[in-house]
Amino acid sequence: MSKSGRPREFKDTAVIDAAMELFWENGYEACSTEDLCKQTGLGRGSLYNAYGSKHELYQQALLRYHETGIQAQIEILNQQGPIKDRLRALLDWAIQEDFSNENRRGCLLINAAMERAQRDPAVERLFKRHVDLLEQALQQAIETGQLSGEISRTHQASDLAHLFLSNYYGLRVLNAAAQNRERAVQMAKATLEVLF
Amino acid sequence: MSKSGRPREFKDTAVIDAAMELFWENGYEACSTEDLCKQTGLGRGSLYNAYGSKHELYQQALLRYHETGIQAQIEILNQQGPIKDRLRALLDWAIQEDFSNENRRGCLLINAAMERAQRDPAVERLFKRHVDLLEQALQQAIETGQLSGEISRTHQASDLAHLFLSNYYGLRVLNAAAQNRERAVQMAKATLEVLF
DNA sequence: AAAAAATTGTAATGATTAGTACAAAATTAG
DNA sequence: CTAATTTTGTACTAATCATTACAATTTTTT
Repeated sequence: MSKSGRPREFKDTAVIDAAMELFWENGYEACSTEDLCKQTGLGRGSLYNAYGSKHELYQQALLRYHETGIQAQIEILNQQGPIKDRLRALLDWAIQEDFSNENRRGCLLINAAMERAQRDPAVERLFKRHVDLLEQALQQAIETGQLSGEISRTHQASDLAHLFLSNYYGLRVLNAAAQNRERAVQMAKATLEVLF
Repeated sequence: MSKSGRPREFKDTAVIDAAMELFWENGYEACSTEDLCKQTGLGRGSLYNAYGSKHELYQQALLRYHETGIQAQIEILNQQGPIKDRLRALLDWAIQEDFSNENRRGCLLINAAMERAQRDPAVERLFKRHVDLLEQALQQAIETGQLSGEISRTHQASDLAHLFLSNYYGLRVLNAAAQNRERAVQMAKATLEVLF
């Protein structure tokens, strides 16, 4: 039994995806609600009726980005095959993602944290959770690699995970701010050669 | 022979420093001109008479930050003593800087690039120059270390410089966005232990 | 002493913005 | 069919903001 009243003329997922794209390209403050209406195809009435506020829509877009992103990254780390190949695949995925669209810049969640973590506790919480989850997955993958002998036990897995993580975020921030894909590729190569 | 007319009641450097502090704490968009007047002590008339626009003041503040920052970093890399100690000192300096004031978050120039490089060619240019200068100084220091035997020649100096650089920016971005000083210290330690 | 030059504080301006009000439209329930 | 319910588009509101206008003030120049 569906709800009474006039039915919505849009798909929730499509609206959130469209909003996500716009927030990705412009950040939170630089997106006006009018821009959001244009991009999503909704009128103001529909947008506010459905989401209540620009901020609420932003949070939903960020949450979706986080969920699909962390899932993709963890899947890559849990693939079959040599651990080093998986770590390489993760770096390649990040570069692909960060340069996937010339209007986007880098990773939406990093951009959001840089713009808003200071002022927006929900953004801060989400970013920290994302980083923690990625760090855990990295450490686990590296530990597995050490047990199987694929990765040297010279260094603690937690140190290697820390190191990979800061490398990974440095890479992605430079992708967003300096937009130098060639350097990104060199950095990824150097990371793998030196660390493992 | 000084200029005629009523003399200014402020020191240019003090105003730029005050503005820099505010931009550091809040970013560009989130600083209103009224905030800037309060923080610098100038009235609107004086501020616009002296600097022309908020944007012009921002650029001057960023330029000063860049100049003092790149100088400090290069000085650390050119210190006396073992190269590894200098690299450690650079990481320690960054952590110190990023947590120097609880209202500041991370590095002003990185924050600026993340907020504005997309829209503001001057910011993009300045950030790229800063990164390039730091990368050059790193590579040179590492090459010197390899010649003196302090650093293994297993890897190319350019690879090690790339790696250190992405580590460094990852560290600083996480300092800004996640504000976890303990992890920053661990990351710095891991960087030195694994890379050199 | 008067004119010229520069700075200062205040009040106003025009643009932009997130959010609201509300009536028209489209659907379901009875 | 009628009432109830929900969505939709449009016009409006109230706040914020960067910038400008301008008169009063303080200095130098002649």
